[in-house]
Amino acid sequence: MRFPKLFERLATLAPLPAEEWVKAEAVAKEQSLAKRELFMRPGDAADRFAVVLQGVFRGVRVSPRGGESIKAFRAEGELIGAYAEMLQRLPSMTAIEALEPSHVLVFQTQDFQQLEQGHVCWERLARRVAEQHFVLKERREQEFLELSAEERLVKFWEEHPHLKGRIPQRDVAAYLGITEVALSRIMSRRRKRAE
Amino acid sequence: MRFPKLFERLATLAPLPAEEWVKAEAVAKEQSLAKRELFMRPGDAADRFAVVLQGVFRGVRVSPRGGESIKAFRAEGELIGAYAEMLQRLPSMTAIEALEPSHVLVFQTQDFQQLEQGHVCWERLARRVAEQHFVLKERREQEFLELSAEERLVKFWEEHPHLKGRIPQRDVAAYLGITEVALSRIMSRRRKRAE
DNA sequence: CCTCCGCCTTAACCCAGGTCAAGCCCAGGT
DNA sequence: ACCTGGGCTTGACCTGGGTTAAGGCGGAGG
Repeated sequence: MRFPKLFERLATLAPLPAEEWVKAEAVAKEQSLAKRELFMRPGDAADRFAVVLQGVFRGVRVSPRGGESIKAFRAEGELIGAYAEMLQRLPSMTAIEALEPSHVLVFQTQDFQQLEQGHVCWERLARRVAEQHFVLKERREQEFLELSAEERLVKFWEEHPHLKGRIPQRDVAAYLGITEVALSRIMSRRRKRAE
Repeated sequence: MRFPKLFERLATLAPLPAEEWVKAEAVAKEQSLAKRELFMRPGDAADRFAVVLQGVFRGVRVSPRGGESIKAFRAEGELIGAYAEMLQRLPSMTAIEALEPSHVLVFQTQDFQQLEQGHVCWERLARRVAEQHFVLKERREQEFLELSAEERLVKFWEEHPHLKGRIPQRDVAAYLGITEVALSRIMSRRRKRAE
């Protein structure tokens, strides 16, 4: 087994026999990405995903009107990929970019479907993953519905302390749905209030 | 089989043997709700869900600061329940209220888990449901990130034409994340622009 | 060493949407 | 027919965040 820590992490989501994980490792490929390099670009087929072994990524959606907004950041142990597009069998509308020199473990969805044929554990795992992603998105929805930009900022750092210092401010702003300028103002306002 | 149309609908999501559906019908209970009656209230255990047979519901979250925001509307053929809370085994933080005299088919999650033990089809169906809910939430997230309230309004009616006339304006506003006043202004602005 | 560039801040101005308050319309109840 | 109350609109005023544009600052390359 090449990635025992990853195996343990997945096994907490759903019962996962070690043999099955070994099969999965066999079809996965490691990939290294330089800072700023894209794991996926808009227009690509959404036919693969990866687990982050090392590094941080941002999922960027470039809107028709030019602006970029950020759907999520992903660090060690988390999944990257155009998940919604994969589920809908659409080409990716998302760019996934390394914010640091990174290292990931890539799966083709096709290979993953093979694994599903072989053992029910994968079906269950996929379910858990979908459910967890749902919970995260619903939490975010809630934040947009009832919190101000400032409150969202505070929550962001509470929930993602491990990203401190690893992502540029402008990306935090794009994640919160505001501009870099507004974020800067909010921070200076808080600084003043704090003294 | 008591609900053949529902069976057909579910069968489009994942292969579902008719016998399994009959078993499910056996553990489900029909329930009628008056207008304004709650299917679930905040604090309730999130241990059941239902399919809407007739009527419309709104999922309301009452925030600590008193305001209510609306997570979703659900009409015929759709699921109601405190899904995120159920997945996290938390008590419901959501009120689910009938906006019309309604009729639903209720399942206890416990009974559903029994069904899952009996046949893999339910696992697969649960996965599809989770995935579809995820896609919907992500779409909504996108709308908050890149659209104005007015654009969100237009999209809302494009995506939910069947709700026309069945839900009060203030609820549409609470769904869009704005006040009833702002919604009214937006609508009058569009009316003027249209002549 | 200086310059350039990427990232952040600050300031001036504008506008969407929030808040508060008054008023309208209409359906239901007496 | 009259009240009443719920749901919607409108107006006046305020505020958070957008836009534009001008610096500031620190690190990489000449």
